[in-house]
Amino acid sequence: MPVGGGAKYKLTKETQKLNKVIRIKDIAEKANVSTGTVDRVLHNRGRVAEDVRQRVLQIAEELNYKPNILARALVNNKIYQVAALIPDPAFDSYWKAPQEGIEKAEEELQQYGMRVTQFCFDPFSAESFVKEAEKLAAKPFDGILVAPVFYRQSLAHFSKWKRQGIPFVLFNTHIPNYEPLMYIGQDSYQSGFLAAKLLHYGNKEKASFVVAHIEEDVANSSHLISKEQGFVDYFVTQELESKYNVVQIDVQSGGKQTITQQLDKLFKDTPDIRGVFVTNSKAHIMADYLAQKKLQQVHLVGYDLIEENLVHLNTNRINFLINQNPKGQGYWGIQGLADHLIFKKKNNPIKYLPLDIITKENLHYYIEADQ
Amino acid sequence: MPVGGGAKYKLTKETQKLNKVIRIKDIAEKANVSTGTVDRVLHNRGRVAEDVRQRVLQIAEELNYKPNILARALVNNKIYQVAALIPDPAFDSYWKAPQEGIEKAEEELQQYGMRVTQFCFDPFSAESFVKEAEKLAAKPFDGILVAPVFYRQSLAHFSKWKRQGIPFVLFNTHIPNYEPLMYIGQDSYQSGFLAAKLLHYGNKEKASFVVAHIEEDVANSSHLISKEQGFVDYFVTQELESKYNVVQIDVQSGGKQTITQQLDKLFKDTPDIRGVFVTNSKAHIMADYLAQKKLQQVHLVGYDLIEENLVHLNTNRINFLINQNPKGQGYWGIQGLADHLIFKKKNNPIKYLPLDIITKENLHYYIEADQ
DNA sequence: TTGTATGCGTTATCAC
DNA sequence: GTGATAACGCATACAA
Repeated sequence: MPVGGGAKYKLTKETQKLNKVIRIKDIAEKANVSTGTVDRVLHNRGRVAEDVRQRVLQIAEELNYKPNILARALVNNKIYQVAALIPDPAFDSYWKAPQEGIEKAEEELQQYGMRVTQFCFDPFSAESFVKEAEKLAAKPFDGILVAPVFYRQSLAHFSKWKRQGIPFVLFNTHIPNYEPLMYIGQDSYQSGFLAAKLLHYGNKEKASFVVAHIEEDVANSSHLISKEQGFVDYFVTQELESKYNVVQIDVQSGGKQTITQQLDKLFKDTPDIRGVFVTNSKAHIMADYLAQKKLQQVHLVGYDLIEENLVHLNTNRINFLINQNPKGQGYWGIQGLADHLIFKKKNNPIKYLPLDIITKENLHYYIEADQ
Repeated sequence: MPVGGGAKYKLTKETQKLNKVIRIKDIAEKANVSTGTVDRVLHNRGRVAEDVRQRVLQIAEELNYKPNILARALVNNKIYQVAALIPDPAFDSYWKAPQEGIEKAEEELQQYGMRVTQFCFDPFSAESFVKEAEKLAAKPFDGILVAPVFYRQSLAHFSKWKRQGIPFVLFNTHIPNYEPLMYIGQDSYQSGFLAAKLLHYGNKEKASFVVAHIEEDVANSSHLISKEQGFVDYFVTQELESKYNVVQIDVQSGGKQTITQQLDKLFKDTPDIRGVFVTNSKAHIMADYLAQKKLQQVHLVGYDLIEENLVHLNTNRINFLINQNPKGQGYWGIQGLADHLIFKKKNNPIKYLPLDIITKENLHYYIEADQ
């Protein structure tokens, strides 16, 4: 047992100065002015003598004044109308989670005057996106949260919002160069890199790995390309290109061949496949195929905790799902707007949520988590 | 492209009723009483006629009244003194994270009158724990957050706090039967189970796996036993006992043999070791050994994102670290006390934080994350 | 330029 | 039993 024990009694900074929270009134008294004057100084409203201004600022600094956000929010009982332009979960259940996050944030922030109107579009129809975006434009919103899944169609709206001075937050899909208030979300490249690591860790012998894009318009989804790039680059940076062969495939239903036929060809052409990386939430389709063909030695990594995938995760047909807290994306998106509109505090303009690795054994913490 | 598009315009429940947040005053008017009366009804302060009481309650229910916590916290400018009884990070850097979480929560809640006093004890000395606990007892705290790493010594204090009516929150180590306000933390058993899955996934051939307790008093740490049990049970439930052999070892420095000697013996006695699970944050010690002996085929899973481990994670000597958001544990512990003391809202009495799987490729999201 | 008064929703005190 | 009313800290309209 160490001698001394090192017992320590520690007060954190904030509590050291006698527990007194300083208010505008305190600054006013110390500066021999009224609270009104202090207020004008702190808010740069002008109409105040320069020497007084200096004095007040100095004292505020000295006393480490921090406005009471409760009182501020209480007095400012303005209603903030915010729009959420998001894919309709009815078309793709992945979008249920962000919607829940948005609604959770709204519930918490309702007290502070936050109101959210959802505009849900069909994620497979750019037309639908445009229609909802135009519907949104009819009302003067104070802020916008948007999942800009249609690259081209989004740009015009970004410019318009910029012009109108409406702050907007992007999530899920990053579109640079338009300076949104914030971007929240996926780091697609890195998640592909991670997927490669997981397959590599699970298979040390020479083999082929597949990057599969399933039922998706790859050309119009830059994040799928990023994921693939990350996956490929993992093997390059580790100097493993000679040992592992990466095969790319783009699987679509509704063409000449069924999905099964397309996959049959893949596995026939490349017999040493030991792992598959599905770049969207459709890993369950691959899992169905692998189960049917009894390809038990093939590992499978995919995305998103949707019901169809969880079944296979629990039976070990999917080994890992990568999850980037979609509920949190909606939640923090609205919170970001609130921080800007209501609490007037700055946020980091870019917030990547952790890339969670989900397997059967730690799944339940992520689906039960209330955040 | 699907026909129809399914465009949808949706207002969430809260906003449907015309944006009017109802206040005590609204209830009062509708019930033809004063706000004082409504207040007495809602807080069960008595001194109110039964029929009036019923009427007010009914109306409050009808209008779905929700108190404005801002106004409540503003008027109630009481200072809440809370104590945090935690291990001193100086002795074990693992405890830096919970401390940071505590301090982050304190900072956020300072506005609401929260004050936290830390009592830091030496995690290797039960004496030190007792001494700090007694020091704490000298002041009348409104709530306590404690990491009860010493089982026996904790019990007496729990009883005392119960008797005194001081709410206390446990984190990190679960001690049942004392009805804390809340327990936050680790699910030790499940994390051992998860560790087994990770080693199993990484090695499909017949082999031995090691459960290593390093520099720890196993007898007095029930959570280490739980971790080991979870690890062993993984192979049992999968009916893999015949394929994988689990070896247990308890490594201590300061005895007759050096750590290196103890491990040399282990690897000599069991030549087919392909994975090691270290049950505490000391995986780096094992990593040093494996590196030194060039045992590159041995996978390593451990706990906690401390600096010593991260070095090895980045060089792939440690394959995975399991992390149960230690910063979050401190943070939510204080938040839980605040919810009880300040906001008067109930929490779930048990909160398991997700078992995060950390590897080199997703590490940085977890160490940069501000939560 | 500066100061004063009022109100946000809730709680608590006090007089009736 | 009940109803006014002051106070919390901040913002702001308006008076000086």
